[in-house]
Amino acid sequence: MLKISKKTDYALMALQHIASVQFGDVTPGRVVNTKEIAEEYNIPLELLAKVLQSLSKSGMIESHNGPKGGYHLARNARAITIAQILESIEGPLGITDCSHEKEGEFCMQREHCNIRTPLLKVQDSIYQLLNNMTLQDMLGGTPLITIQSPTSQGAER
Amino acid sequence: MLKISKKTDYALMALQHIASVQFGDVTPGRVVNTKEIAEEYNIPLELLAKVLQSLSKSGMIESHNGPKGGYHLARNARAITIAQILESIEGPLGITDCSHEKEGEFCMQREHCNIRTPLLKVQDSIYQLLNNMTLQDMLGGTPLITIQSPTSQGAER
DNA sequence: TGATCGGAGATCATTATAGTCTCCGACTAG
DNA sequence: CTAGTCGGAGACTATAATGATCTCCGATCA
Repeated sequence: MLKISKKTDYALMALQHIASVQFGDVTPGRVVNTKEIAEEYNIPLELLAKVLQSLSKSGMIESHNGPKGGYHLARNARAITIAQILESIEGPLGITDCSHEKEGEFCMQREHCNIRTPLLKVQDSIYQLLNNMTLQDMLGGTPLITIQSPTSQGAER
Repeated sequence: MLKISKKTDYALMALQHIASVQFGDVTPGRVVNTKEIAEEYNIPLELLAKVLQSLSKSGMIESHNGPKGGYHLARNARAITIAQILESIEGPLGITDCSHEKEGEFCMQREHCNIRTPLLKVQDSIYQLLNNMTLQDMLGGTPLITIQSPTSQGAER
């Protein structure tokens, strides 16, 4: 049902936390360690550790080893999009299996597949949506999100 | 990675097929049976059967029993949205676990959760996106069993 | 009335996810 | 310089979701 994984959830929470410490705080140079976040949000410590390592490897946060070590944002919160976070944890966004098929790989249905093109379009729209929202937007008051619907016509919920 | 299930894929293909038979054909009253679709798209017959049953129960298609039986659309292709199809197969769209929490149900993180609100917003945007695209829209660019006409499609990222 | 269809339930296999455990190496405070 | 604190990394287990299969039933109509 188009669900994002728990790990991504944790990543978002952690980044949100790190960002808010880093900005709204009296101790701007302060780094945040894994344990602090895990306890604050009831996240399994070692799982969160993995998540933060992923984020570190993809260059969103930087790590400090040793006592008093921890993480801090590697760039401005405005330069970190939801899409980037998601892809950093779950890999490339793919709404369908054939989204990232290499040349020569085909699904069983490819031969007469009638939905690939429209689905890729939907995927692209979702990607844009996620790529237009930044960590900064999640922090406080600036929710935006504009919708690019590929077509017209609408119904109700 | 925000993937839709194979079953939903199959549902989309099947509906697309049924719709294109029903409209662009010389035999407008014709119903389409499960086997025909399964063979055309290489879908496991009995899995497709389940999918079509779901679609039938949620009122998108109607079934005809007996020999020469099959399915046909229950309403206009313009009145069937991607969101409806998806929810019909996978249940209510929920980008995160807490999307449909009942009163009294809380996730472990709820207490200090800092991402729930923005995520619900994202979810709503995705929903609108999917609800603005209809089966009719999917029919457009890709005629049945022919080469895809490069009309408006093709925006690969 | 029997072959053809959908309806429905149980069941099994496979995969993805969530979570755990253990060991390592880097760092720095003392 | 070294002991305790931290992140880095891999293997591992458990659980849930998905994909797929099998069997039996009831409706329909030539």
